[in-house]
Amino acid sequence: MSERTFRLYDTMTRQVKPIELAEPGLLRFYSCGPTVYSYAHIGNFRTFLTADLVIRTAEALGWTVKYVSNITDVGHLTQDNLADASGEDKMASALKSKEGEQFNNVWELAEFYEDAFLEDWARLNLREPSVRPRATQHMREQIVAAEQLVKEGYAYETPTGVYFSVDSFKGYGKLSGNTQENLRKAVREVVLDDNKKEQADFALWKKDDKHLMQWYSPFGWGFPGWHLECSVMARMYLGDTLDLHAGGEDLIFPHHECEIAQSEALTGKPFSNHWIHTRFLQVNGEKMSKSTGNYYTVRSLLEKGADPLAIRYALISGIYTKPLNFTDQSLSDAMGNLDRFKRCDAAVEAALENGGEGPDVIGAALGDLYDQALDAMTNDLNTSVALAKALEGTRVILRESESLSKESAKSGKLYLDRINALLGIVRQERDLGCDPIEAAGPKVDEARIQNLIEERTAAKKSKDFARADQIRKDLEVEGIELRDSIEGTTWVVKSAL
RNA sequence: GGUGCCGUGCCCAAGUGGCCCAAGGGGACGGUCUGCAAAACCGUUAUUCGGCGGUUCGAAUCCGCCCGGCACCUCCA
Repeated sequence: MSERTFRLYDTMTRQVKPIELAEPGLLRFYSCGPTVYSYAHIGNFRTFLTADLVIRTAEALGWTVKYVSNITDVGHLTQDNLADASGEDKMASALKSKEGEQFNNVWELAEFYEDAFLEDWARLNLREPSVRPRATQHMREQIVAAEQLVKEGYAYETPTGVYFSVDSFKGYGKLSGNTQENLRKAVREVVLDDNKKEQADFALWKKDDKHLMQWYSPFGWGFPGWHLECSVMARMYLGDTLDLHAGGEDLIFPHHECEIAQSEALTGKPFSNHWIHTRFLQVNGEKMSKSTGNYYTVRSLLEKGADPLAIRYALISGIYTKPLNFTDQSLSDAMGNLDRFKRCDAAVEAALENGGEGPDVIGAALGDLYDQALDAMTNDLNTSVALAKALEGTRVILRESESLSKESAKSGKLYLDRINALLGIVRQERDLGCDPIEAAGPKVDEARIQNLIEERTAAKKSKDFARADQIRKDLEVEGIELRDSIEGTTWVVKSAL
């Protein structure tokens, strides 16, 4: 392995800089996971894919990764800025909605959407975290943390909860630029909560003995604030200082700013040495939202006929530090490119079985291309270049695919395996553990198509090309495409995408 | 008011001081193959990087101004 460094844009210092490991060869990495109050959408997954690519790149460099990604199943408020009367827990709010009617209680709802989330996670070929902690399973630690912050003067109790005093932590605002001073200047209507000393103070604990999920604490019945879980779980599994912390751009403020305040107040040490944030995914140039109907989930795209790896491909085709526009075009492009990798894979497998004698004529070129792809990934996850290099490799293989020697096939396999380990776009790496979602495509009568193909073959033999072409045309109207080759005629269902 | 991002061929999108007369994908066009197609493979497709100035031996890349688009600032990945 060469002397590669892994460089990423750091939100805190606003520059691209190498990841520095506290312990050589070990990356301690925390990535904020979803709140499981509904199906995750593909924008959520763009962020999780960024984390996935970090891990794959780190592993390609020979690092071990300790990767923690949480699931938020309590405490994430719909209106954290409002007084307790209006701010509602997202989980409770979801249960009251129309989709929530099918669940008996909020625990069932959380479990349902968590399961759905994990299925989509596997479908998109995301690496499993070393630990996937849940907020509800770390209640004691959160309460202890809140107590300690009060004891040390960083937080105070009110009739409605326990709040972190941002004035007590001098670093508040260092990640986002939203210092107390800047926040006061913001031209925005803020609802005042008289219970808090400063408007920017945020909840560590909400007192609420009516809440659907509640625990007993020294402050009484209630539930923890959203930010606290990440501070507590990151510290528990990864130690006081992380090498890298990731999330979506919206988490810069307030979530990560608040995590920093809590964690650094507790430990007196830097919370994370590096911060990365994935820009938002847009759909047809617009922000994704339920109301405008441009809201895609993994399963909704699968129903339209997308291959999960094509969704993955489309979502990583742009660099994470820039907004990415997801369109039908980008998805169908991804389908086409994915197909090239799959054809390569099939050609290589076939040649490993039946390939002839002969020298390896592609190994050197493929080796260079892999190195260039890895270089691109270590350069702030430049997926555009990495995918370009990966695709050039498919051209090298497909050019030879008719006459691939066994030796060339070995190099081809090595290349595809390494590209797949790095980018995850050649083949699924593990059993999904869930049923595939089939596209709602046209019903096909295979026997009938086979009969028509035979009729057409006979017509071609007797030079009745008019009849042969008519059969081909009719099937095309039905969405069936015929492909002639030396071995005979095959057919495929044309994708709707 | 604060914090950031972007404007590159018909479309998407890399490149951020010389290796760039600018990757890769789509599209279009030409070729191979084919009875003809489709698929596949091969090739062609920006002397130019929003505009105007400046710095430099050298700029898409740095600086200034201008034009245009976008995100976040306590719902959000």
